[in-house]
Amino acid sequence: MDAPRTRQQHREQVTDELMSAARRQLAQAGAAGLSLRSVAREIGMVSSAVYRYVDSRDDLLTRLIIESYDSLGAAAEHAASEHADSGDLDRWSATAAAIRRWSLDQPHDYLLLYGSPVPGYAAPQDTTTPGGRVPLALVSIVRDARTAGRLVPPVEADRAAPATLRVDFDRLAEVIDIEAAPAIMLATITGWTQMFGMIGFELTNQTRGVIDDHAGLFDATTRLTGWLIGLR
Amino acid sequence: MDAPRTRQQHREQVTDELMSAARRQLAQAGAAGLSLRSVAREIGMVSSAVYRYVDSRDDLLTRLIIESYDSLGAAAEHAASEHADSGDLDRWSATAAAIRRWSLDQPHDYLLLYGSPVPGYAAPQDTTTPGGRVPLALVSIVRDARTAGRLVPPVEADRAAPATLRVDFDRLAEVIDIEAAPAIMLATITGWTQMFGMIGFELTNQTRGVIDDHAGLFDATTRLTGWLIGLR
DNA sequence: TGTACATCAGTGAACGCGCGTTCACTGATGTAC
DNA sequence: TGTACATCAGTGAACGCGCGTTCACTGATGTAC
Repeated sequence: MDAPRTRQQHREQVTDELMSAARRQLAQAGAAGLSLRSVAREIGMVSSAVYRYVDSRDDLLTRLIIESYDSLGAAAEHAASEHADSGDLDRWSATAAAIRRWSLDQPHDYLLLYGSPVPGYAAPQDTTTPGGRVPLALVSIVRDARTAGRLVPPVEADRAAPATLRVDFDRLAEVIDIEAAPAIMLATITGWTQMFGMIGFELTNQTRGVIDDHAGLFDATTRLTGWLIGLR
Repeated sequence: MDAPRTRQQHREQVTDELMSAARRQLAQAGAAGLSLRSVAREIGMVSSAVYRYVDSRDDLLTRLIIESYDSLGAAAEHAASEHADSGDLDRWSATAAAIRRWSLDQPHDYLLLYGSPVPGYAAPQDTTTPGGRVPLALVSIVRDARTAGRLVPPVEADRAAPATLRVDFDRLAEVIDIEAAPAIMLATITGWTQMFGMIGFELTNQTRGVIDDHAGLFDATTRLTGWLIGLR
């Protein structure tokens, strides 16, 4: 609680307060309702003062997005590395569970990243890298299993994958540094998207009145997709 | 282009114009940016006049949501019935493709239904039934295949499904009128959620720069989940 | 067919609100010599 | 250690905007007799 000494310390502290006030506002009003003025109000500043710390509302949104991607990415990476010695399927399921947990704990942050785009806001390039951390954490599980020779060959061959999709897969394989059969890549993408589809449905109450045991259902579906990838 | 005769005809016509103006606004500004005033402006009315046709902004949103669910539901049902004589897997894939097509054609309508909740708006009960049309259309494909004895038994048994989930599945089985093994229900739910996860990612550009052939990828993943259900 | 009344659609002004952003300013903190 | 100047944080007023909703009103359309 000491008063900060240097200007820089002060600036950092106020910036922190501003960002966490913004995050609280986000949790209450959603991304579309986030306003610089309400953030200023919450930290007891006059509205024009926040412009000392932030270029514009869009700038604030971008920072929130990057912070959130990093926070979720870290959660996924943490889970994946904490279960590095578990069975591959358990590791996949645990990482998925961590992603779901994070999403339920801060639904508005999840919706900021994966929900409707904020009207009038266009995400800049800077969000691409932190946004890739989650899929990369998932891929690392598959990669490790494959490298160790533990990956069960795909049950269903990828007979029907069109040539254009092969091109995408080849390029993707280089980016994520994995030499896997198309069927494995396809199943991994299926698992990745299924996970987020399920979380999104749970958060937006699409399954209202139909499912009670969301945790159980989520785990069962991720284990199914993990199994499909060849994880055991 | 005739002037309408009766008051009722007039009222219906103006209501139609109002709703489609609202839909255009939705496409431009997104659900959070939709305003009664802009809708009034677009149909050349004074802002207070729309209250003759709509109770409030929330009422307008509710109507848009119901209309959209019905439109998407009809598209899914249409595809499923049009491919009733195709192979089950083709039928599943075609229905999924119709859902994706609809979503790409009117992304804001998709986001209205499955994106971030509109701040300050709580969906009333009335949206539940139209919202169920899509999953029911998908379930009907599985049901038909099962009834005809064409459903291949599940590859992966549902060893690990917890008891609470069984309860959900039993109740669900009654609601959707299908007597299927838990593994089939699980795979169907997985396919359903995967589909929407993939569409959501495509619409919000999560796969930007990584995937070009979205149609091909989508079809490959839905065929994979369909196969998992036991459709051939 | 004609008159008297009721219903309805649309107007225009107003209330009270919140928003992003700019700008000239004051006073405190930091820096160079 | 002391002074002169530059930098920075925060203020307060203002601009121009859009929003949802209410209300008393006018004039046209419909209905009962």
